[in-house]
Order: sequence, then C-alpha cells, then structure tokens
Amino acid sequence: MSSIRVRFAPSPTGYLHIGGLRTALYVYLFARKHSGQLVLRIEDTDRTRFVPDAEADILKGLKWSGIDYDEGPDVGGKYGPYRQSERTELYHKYAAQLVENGEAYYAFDSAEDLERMRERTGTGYNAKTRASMNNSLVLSSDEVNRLLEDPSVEHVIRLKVPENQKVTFDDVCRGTIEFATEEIDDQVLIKSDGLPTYHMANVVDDHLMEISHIIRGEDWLPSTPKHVLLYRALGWETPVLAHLPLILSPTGGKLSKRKAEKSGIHVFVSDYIDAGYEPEAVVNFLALLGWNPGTEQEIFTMSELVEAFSLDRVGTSGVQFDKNKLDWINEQVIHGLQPSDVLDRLEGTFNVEGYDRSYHERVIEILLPRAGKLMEIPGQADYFFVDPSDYDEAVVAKRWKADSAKFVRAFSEKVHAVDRWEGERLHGVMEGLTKDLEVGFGKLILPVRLAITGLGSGPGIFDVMELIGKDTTLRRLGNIIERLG
RNA sequence: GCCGCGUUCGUCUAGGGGUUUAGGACGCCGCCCUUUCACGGCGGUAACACGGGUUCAAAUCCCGUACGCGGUACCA
Repeated sequence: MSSIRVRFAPSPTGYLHIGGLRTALYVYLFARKHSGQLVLRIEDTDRTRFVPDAEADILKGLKWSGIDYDEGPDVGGKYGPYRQSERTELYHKYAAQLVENGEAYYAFDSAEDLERMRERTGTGYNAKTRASMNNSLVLSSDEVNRLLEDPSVEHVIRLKVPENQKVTFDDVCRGTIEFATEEIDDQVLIKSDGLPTYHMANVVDDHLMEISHIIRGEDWLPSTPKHVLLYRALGWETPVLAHLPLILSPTGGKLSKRKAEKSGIHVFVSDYIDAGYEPEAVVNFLALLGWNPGTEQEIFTMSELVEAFSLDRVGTSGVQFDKNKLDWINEQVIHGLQPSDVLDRLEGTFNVEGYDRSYHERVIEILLPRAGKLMEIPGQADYFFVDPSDYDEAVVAKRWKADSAKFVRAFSEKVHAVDRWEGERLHGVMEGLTKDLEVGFGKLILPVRLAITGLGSGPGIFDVMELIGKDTTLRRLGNIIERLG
C-alpha cells in the first residue's frame, strides 16, 4: 500500500453524532500520522431519511474539532463529486456490469411479495429462495425486458451471493473474521428509486477514490462480507479494514439520543459546543475512548495525538461514555490556557464597557483556576465590575456577626494608609490586624469578602482587591458597614 | 432465533505465559495546603465473568458456558 487514503463517510440523516466524531477523529489521526489524504464523503443515498441541514452541521462539527480533510464536497478534489447523490451514474454502470457478468440480477418483487416469502420460508432473499421469486434468474429474457420497460413495475438489482462459500477477511483491530455465505442475503445494490444502497455505493466509491484503509464503526462488521463479495465480483482489491469499538451509553447499549439524555449526556457535537466544552477537550476525551497511547500521558494536543496514534492500540470492546472524565479533561485543558486566549474564546460574551482588555485578562487569570468551563467565567465576574447590589443571605446569617462591622472598619482604616496597592501587602495588613485585635483570620476575612463580592466564597480576596483598586475597595467596605451595621 | 464481535477496579485502560502483593487515569473517600470555595499535593477504596483444559508456571494460550454489544431492510 504505497499511499494512504482514508475517508470519513457520514450520512446526512441526522446531525453529527459524538460517536461519528470519534470515528472521524481516528480516521483523521491515522491519515495525518501516515501523511495520507483524508476524504470527506457524504453518503446521502437515503432520500426518506434525508435531513436538509445535516451536512452543514457535520461540516461545522468537524471544523470546530480541528479535523480538516483534503477532499470533500466543500473543498473539492480530483476524485469528486463527494456526495453520493451526485454519483448515481457510476453505481449504475458497475451494477450493470455485475448483471452482465452474472454476479447480480434484476428483481421485481413487491414489498408484499418479500414479506410473504419471509413468512413462508423463515429466511431471507438468498440462494435457497431466489428461485421462487420474480427475478431475472427465473424469468425469460423477453419477460425481463418487458418488465424493465414497464413504468408501472419497479425493479431493484440484487447481488447474487454464491452458495456454500466462506468469506474471510482480516480486521486490523480484531484479526481474521469468517462468515458463511449462507448467512448473507442477496443484498439489494440498486434500489427501486434508482439510488444505490450503502453497500454498493461504499464499495464503488472506496475503489474509485482509491481508499487504502476503511476505518469505521463496529456496527459495520456484519455487513463487511457483503462488501468483500462485491469487491471480488467487481475484480477489485479490498482495502485494509479496521472496525472501531462502539461507544456505549452508561446504561448499556448504543449511545442513542434517548439513553444519552437520560444519563445527562449529549449525543450531538453541536450540543457539546453549546454546553461550553473546548474542542481540544472533546477531541482529547474521544481519542482516549477506545484508544490509548501505551504511556501514562492523559492530556494531548492534536499534534501529540497524531504523533502517538496507531490503530493497533485501538481496543476491541465497547466503551462507555464517561462524562466525569470529559469534564476533568476540559478542566485540564482550560487551566492550561493563556488569559488572552481565553478572552478570545469568550468572544463577545465577556466584554464589559469601560474596562480594557488587560483588565478582563486579569479577571480571567483570577477566575480561571476554579472554572470547569470557560463560559462560567462571565457569570462569576460581576463584582470585578460593579459593587455588589446585595449580600448572600445565607452567608450574612452565618458570617456577619455583631462585631463584624467593627472589624471591617478597622481593616478599612488600615487599608486607607496603604499606598503601594498590592494583594500581598493587603494580606499583610490583615495579618497584622488579627494580631493587634487578637482575633482569628476568619473574623476579618469573611466579612471583608462579603463586602467586596457579596459572596461567601471565591478566589483569593486580596487578588480581587488589588485588581478593583483602592477606591473601590474602600467604598465597598464602607457600603457594608452602612447597610448591615 | 440465527450470525458475528467482545468480556481486567463503578468507568476509561496497562499488561499478551514467570518481571504482578495486577500498574495508571476519572469518580468516590480521607489527609495536607488555603482560617472561604476551588486549584494543587499526598494517601486510600476497588478488577483479571465462570468452568474446564494446555503448561513446571495462565489475567495472559485453547475449549465450553454465562453475560454484554452489534447485525439480521429497497437505513446508513
């Protein structure tokens, strides 16, 4: 295999699923690791389940995640078009070739015919049953031609699956897998609406697009023998196969929308965007969900992932989605960010008039270590910009004692005399005061925190006072004495 | 039902015949730090599904059972 070409081939029957993104990521990592090409192919052959804005959502999700591709519907490429709905002639050409060679045949059975046959035989459309059906294997060629030309009669093209054979293939993640052809039905290749099924389209496109490795979810494993048979019938080489373990819901089973939501998990990538996760965190989490580097590293940049990735360290068993771990990774990621970067990521959501960029960055620096998601920061930053309009009642009840006003006043007086306005010095001032007054630190710091922020907990209060400045600090200390006495 | 795939702490996993009193991470619990809440640091809890083989030796190899997951469409 000289050049590596892989594809991510989502179907626009729904928005980009978190499991789909994981597949895309692994495909991407594999491509970049081996300096290969990544193709995005839209598999829109199901008209009935088509969702109009799904493709845009898929593109958006990939872009957000930092997964870029070399060829695709929006970037072009010499193997296009990259939407299967635009490639219909191709599938017809090869389907006709298969019919010509006796590897496939026309079938005219109605949905009711099929249902009756299944009830009667308890089996599918296969070597045992095809002789009893309406198809070009049993009908005369005159009759077949007549039916094909009759616009009131619908037809499909089916693969003629050989009898009593073993289909064997190697999977990079699982080794050799064998199926008996008796287990495989005569798969429809071209549907009565003229569009190909997944099986046909995927084989034709992977071959024409010179895909070297098929990396996809384990749910495709059972239909892989059909594809192998198709490659064989068309005289083409089968790409290398790798089936990824499925992502399971914490309650078991495929991570469906229903189950996921019950467990407080999002299924769509757009939900993760909306929930305020950083793309690096989602990517990092997904990378570790079914793959491991073989080292103890947990936090990776995308390029570190590319460097470390290999298909043979991908697991084989289904993996449960663990929201705790995602949250932890998101925390690790954001705690490593520079304040100016954070401000950029917060875009327009954190921009208080009258305060410059560096002031905002200082606020972020103070708040960031205690944030789980960046979007929490603006909502926690009020007291950096305006005096508290009221004081947390529970904290007042618990912490504001009869002597609190006295201590705040004492602190206020000492602070008044400070000219080099630094958090360290303010801390020193308070320490000195606790000694003079012979009281515990808590007697002073809690009421002061309440005065400055209106809250009972938060970041280091001396850092806050340093940033908001002397005037504001003194004003707030005065305010609380006035209001709570 | 049938076919396929899988099975190490609650979860993600390391390990692939002797290096293992089975290692790491998340979570949980405790301690320290901070006289706040977090962050951080330290420590603890907790697993080889079961039964047979093979072997001097099995979490590791083989078979069976159980359980889980997937597939069984003119859906992908």
